[in-house]
Amino acid sequence: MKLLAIDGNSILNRAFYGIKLLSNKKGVFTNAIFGFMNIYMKNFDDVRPDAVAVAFDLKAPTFRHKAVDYYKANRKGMPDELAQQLPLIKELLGLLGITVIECEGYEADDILGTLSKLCSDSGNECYVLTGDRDSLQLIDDKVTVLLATNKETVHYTPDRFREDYGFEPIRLIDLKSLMGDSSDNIPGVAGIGEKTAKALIQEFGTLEGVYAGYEGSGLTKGVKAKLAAGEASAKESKWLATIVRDAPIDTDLGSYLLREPDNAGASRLLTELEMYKLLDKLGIPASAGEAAPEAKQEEHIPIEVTEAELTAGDIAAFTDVSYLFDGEKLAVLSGTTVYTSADEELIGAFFASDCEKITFDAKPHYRWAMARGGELKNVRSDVTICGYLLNTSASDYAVDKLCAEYGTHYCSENGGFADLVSLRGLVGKLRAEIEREGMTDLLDNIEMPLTEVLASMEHCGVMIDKDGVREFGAYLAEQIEETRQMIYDDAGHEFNIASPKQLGTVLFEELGLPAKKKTKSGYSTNADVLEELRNYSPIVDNVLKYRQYTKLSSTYVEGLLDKVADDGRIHTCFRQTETRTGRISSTEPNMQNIPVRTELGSQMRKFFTAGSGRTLIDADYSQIELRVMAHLCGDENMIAAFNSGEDIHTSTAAQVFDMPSIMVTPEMRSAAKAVNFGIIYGIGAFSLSKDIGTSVAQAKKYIADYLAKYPKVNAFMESTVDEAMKTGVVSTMFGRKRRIPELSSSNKMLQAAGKRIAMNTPVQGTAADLIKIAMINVYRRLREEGLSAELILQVHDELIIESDLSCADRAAEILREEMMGVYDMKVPLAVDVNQGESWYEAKG
DNA sequence: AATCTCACG
DNA sequence: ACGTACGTGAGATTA
Repeated sequence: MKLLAIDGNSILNRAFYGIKLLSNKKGVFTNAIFGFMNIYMKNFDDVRPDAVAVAFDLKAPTFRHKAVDYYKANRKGMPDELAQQLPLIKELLGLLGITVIECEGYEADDILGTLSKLCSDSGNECYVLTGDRDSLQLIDDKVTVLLATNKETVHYTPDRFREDYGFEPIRLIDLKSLMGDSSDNIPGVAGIGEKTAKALIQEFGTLEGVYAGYEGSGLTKGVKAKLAAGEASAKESKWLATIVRDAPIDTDLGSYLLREPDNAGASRLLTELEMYKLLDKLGIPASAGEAAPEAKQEEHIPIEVTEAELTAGDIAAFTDVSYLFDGEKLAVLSGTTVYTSADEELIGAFFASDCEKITFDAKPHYRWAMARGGELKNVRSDVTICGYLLNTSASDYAVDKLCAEYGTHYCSENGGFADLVSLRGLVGKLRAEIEREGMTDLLDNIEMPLTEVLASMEHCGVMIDKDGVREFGAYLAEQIEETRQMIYDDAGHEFNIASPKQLGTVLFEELGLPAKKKTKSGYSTNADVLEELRNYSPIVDNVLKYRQYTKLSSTYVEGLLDKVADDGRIHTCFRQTETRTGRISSTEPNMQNIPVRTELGSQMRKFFTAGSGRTLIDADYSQIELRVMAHLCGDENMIAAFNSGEDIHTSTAAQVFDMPSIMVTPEMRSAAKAVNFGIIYGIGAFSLSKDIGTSVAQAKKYIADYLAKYPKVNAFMESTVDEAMKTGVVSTMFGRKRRIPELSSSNKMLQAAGKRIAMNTPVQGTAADLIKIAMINVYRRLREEGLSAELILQVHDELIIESDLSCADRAAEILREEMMGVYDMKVPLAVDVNQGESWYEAKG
């Protein structure tokens, strides 16, 4: 028989610190459980054991032996985020039929020591899974230790151990008694580290051997003296380093055999923890509604689906249906019948019909209809969008997950139509939840109508001058070659400049430049660092240039050319359920990060053009986030500053430095601008000082002065954070919500980050709400007035229309009106509008 | 797959 | 003592 014995604490710890903090929507942390189960399943598959035991520490209420107190003294108590997860993992293991062993007064590794000895003595195989090297002393012919590291799990057999250490596994105890272990509070011999200790054990075999023979040996004087001084400590350490192998636990190995799992229970727990992938991996059917206490029996009534071929007559009769469409086949659920069709004409007719539709991800369907000159009408609810509004942080919004999460039955018994049949129950739950959270208006009047606008923008796309881009690419290629050669000359040899590792070696070791920052794996070579090193060597400047050229070449020239469609246009994908704040994002390609900040980069925009006889109209909000802040906090000074029409950064500088605007220098304005940004991001003196190149103390003063001049900004941020700490949630003006689990972290850094998120999200999110509303209104008006002008791009605070020249002025007027007038705010929403043949020109 | 770097608002 | 601003997406290297 094979036994897999696991050090629960060790593996859980490793998982906790190895994986970023995750939590379910109730704020229960789950990262350690997630990581534990991943490590467990991987090793279970490797070992295929008959029996499994997971051991956990159980602190003695009284004492185990004298050593306990100072043995444990140095270990910090585990953070609350991890402690929370302990009972849950134990419960989960129990439900999965895995034995959990705890033994009063004993540590997990003592239990493993005992179990492995039981196996060894009875001729059974034992695999000890742990992250703790101490346990390597348990290795013998029957006992393999699976040492889990951050990357992989190493299988330690006696051979493997001898290879690494050069002596028998059991001698690890002797090794540790010499070198000590600060994490376990084993003192060892002062001054003897890993290397010396290893050599000693390799030479003398055991601790006793060392002390019997060291005096007459050829060791250095220093080592001899250290050994002499540390003899008592070493002997005491040996006792501490030895893992107990006779803990009072059940000695019948048969009782650790895997039991029949409680699938329903495991399913309930995993659903509660929102660990759907694990559920899937374990092969447990995602239990539906049982998870949510309010789930009622009625939702479990299975729908007996019958199937029929879709006809034109059916479409006319539909009133309220859910449907799925994969681009070829359509499946519509009406009553208890699923109508299917692959007939484009019928599908088009269905899309254009007035019946109210429930969808899962409607945007591609709008695209499909638009590509055929048709339309998709009356999409009432989209479950992807609903899921997003209820939790902007999810990684995806799959139907089965949503069902599990919102407690409706996932109709898996309906074969190929499981998702479809599930939509009906699901959408009711989602809408009820959205209503309860006050987001119905946001859903029906912003997000749902927006989907069609985004589809239309994608459908239109933006014209790109391919030849122009290629020419620019050729120029860049020349520059890259030239710069590359200069870098090689400066370095004295060739290397991969794109490799931060190699570049770091060249700059900081070979050329001896002063290394400033470090990353996890080496020297930091980012632009900030290089900027400071410019004066040391011309290579720095060339690296910066090289980076700029290669970035433009690979991401923009090559990247964009790859994405040009047959119509000579780029059709980006605007993603509506991606960001945690409510912004839209853009992919394949990303059209929201086309260069503009540098002269060379901005040339790219000359290649985005209007079609012939057409023009681009570009409009962007000026400082919309600061204006949103002014509105939200209602600070009279800030509102007055915006109403004056003066440049806001100058005006801020005048306030903070307490002087008339006319006296404000460019440096002062620039500092004020940085503070304004800081305010929106959730201010920090350190970063501000770095940004504007002053002392932290000076930055602190700027912030203090700012908040003194704008007291309501301060009050607003404080109350926002207070409220967020209480509820764990922040919201925008239009009711969009974001949960912030970081706020309940006991890690101060994480909690501070949570607070900054709490301050920023209402501002960024409200700005996102506003431009979304403007987009819907612009889209409608362009259509109502029958203009040959279409919205084609959105870049967070900027909208771009491509218009026939004949109606461009009218389109520009509409754009300005709808953006400025989108909502009645306490400050005007200033909009800057320009026209041109290319994006470069239209940006003004 | 994770990390680093860098493009945008 | 430690690491430091909010929100994104993409390409190249490395493990």
